[in-house]
Amino acid sequence: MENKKVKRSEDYSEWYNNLVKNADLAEHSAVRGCMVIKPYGYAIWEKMQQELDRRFKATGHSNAYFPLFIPKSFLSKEASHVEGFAKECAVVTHYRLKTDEEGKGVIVDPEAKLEEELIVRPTSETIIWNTYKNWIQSYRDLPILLNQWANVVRWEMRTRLFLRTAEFLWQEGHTAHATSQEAIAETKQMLEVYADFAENVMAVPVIKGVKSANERFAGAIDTYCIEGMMQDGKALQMGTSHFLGQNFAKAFDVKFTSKEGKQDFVWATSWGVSTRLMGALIMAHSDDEGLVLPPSLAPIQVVIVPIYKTDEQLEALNAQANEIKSALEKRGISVKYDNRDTHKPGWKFAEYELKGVPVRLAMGPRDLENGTVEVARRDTKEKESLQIQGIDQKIEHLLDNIQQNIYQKALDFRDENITRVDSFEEFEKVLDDKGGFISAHWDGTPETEEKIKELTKATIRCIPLDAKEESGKCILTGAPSNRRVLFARAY
RNA sequence: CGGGGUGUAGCGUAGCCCGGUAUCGCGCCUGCUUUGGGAGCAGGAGGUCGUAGGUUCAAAUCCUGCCACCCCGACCA
Repeated sequence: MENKKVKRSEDYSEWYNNLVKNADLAEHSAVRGCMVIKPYGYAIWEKMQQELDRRFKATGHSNAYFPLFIPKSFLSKEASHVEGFAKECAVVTHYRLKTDEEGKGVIVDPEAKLEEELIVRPTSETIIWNTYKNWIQSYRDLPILLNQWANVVRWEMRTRLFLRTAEFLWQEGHTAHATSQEAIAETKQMLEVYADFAENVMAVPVIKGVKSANERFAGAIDTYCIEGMMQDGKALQMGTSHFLGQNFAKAFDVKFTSKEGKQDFVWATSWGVSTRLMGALIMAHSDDEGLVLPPSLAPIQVVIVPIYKTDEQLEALNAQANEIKSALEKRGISVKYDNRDTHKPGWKFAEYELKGVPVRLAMGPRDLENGTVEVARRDTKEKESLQIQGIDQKIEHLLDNIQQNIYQKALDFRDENITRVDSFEEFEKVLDDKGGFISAHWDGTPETEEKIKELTKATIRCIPLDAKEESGKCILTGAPSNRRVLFARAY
């Protein structure tokens, strides 16, 4: 398949779009703004889900499921929440179709109007807190630690595969606590879970921080986030964890009786990551040859390609390859042996590079004679000939090595793209010439942040949790500031 | 939702200004030769030119509406 080849350095957006399609991850659907996630893309998402789900369970959470539809009145119960989402909600107004009397096809039956319209969930805080009200009476009912895997709809004006689609898949955790401290601890704990997942599974280094008021989740007291850096120097929010205070408890009148016999509103958190992480994964590691997947998320970790002329050679190679395959599988490595006769080896090499398979083994008659196999790694494109003896262990180490290397490469890139800046002129220059994160002083006001955004399109990605106390002057207003924040142009 | 652009076979495209029934490459099918980096030769199939109207003897080409996608804004995970 000779697909359109656009280099990453020439047109990053085009490169990304082509990669998503060419690597069989996803494609546009007949529905505006909605995508079809293809089997290979979905397999990667499933691996993400498994890793995340395991971590959620390990921190005491259970999965549950709440409805897709939310009564319109629920959404308006929390003032800033409705303000944040009202503009992008899909609304169900009718429940029946009928045959069009004038022509062919069906029309909405005007007789079948819903008494109260239903909102397709953009997020589930409202329906969940309406439910929690019935579940919580006493401190003995707390905490509630739930997560749900679901789809949500946000009617976006401008969409991009994985990064921003009208419908997307995600998980949303919703917890209820007796105390503020406990809820804050939960919020921070889940931020750590996300950071651990991003760095150790996705191999994408992230900065943990708190959002400024402008960027905060609608309805939250504090929004914590992990921010990643893509290869074009733009930032990507990869996950958020919100301390919701008592906002939703108050909106839905969820009270509990404490040990001391006092009534109080329940404290809440919510936290989520979405299929946007697929976009992060692609944009953080891939190159002009295609995807580069970290072994921990690759649906196929090792592919074996035979090289042969005769049926006898193929038979001998089949035997050897299957032996290697089962030895690798015993170590929990996923292996594909591709001995299709319909494609030549060179074609297969290019194909699996496009798909980001971390390790490729190629074997031909010469290897059989010598007891060797050619091992090629996707991340560095290095090839070497190794003895088949003990190959399973070597591959296992190699996969670990690749995982490390991909992370290190992304980390080096990220660190090279954090620039400290002390004047607005410098700020603009770095933003235009280099991009990346800019660490600068800010006076802490939403007005200044808004002004900087207007002037430069850069936003405050976060106030890093590890930011050191340091007195300085706001780059725009010169007002005093006691710590630096991270600015960037973002997806 | 505003401004600009694009839509022609599975993919990538020429043709459009200047109307006459569609070009090329890849892929696909058949056969033979090939197989250590996207094979070669020969033959073959595949199109209501995004869609709905309009102008015309005649529309991929001109006009209008709609849809989708891309880029730039506004909005957002």
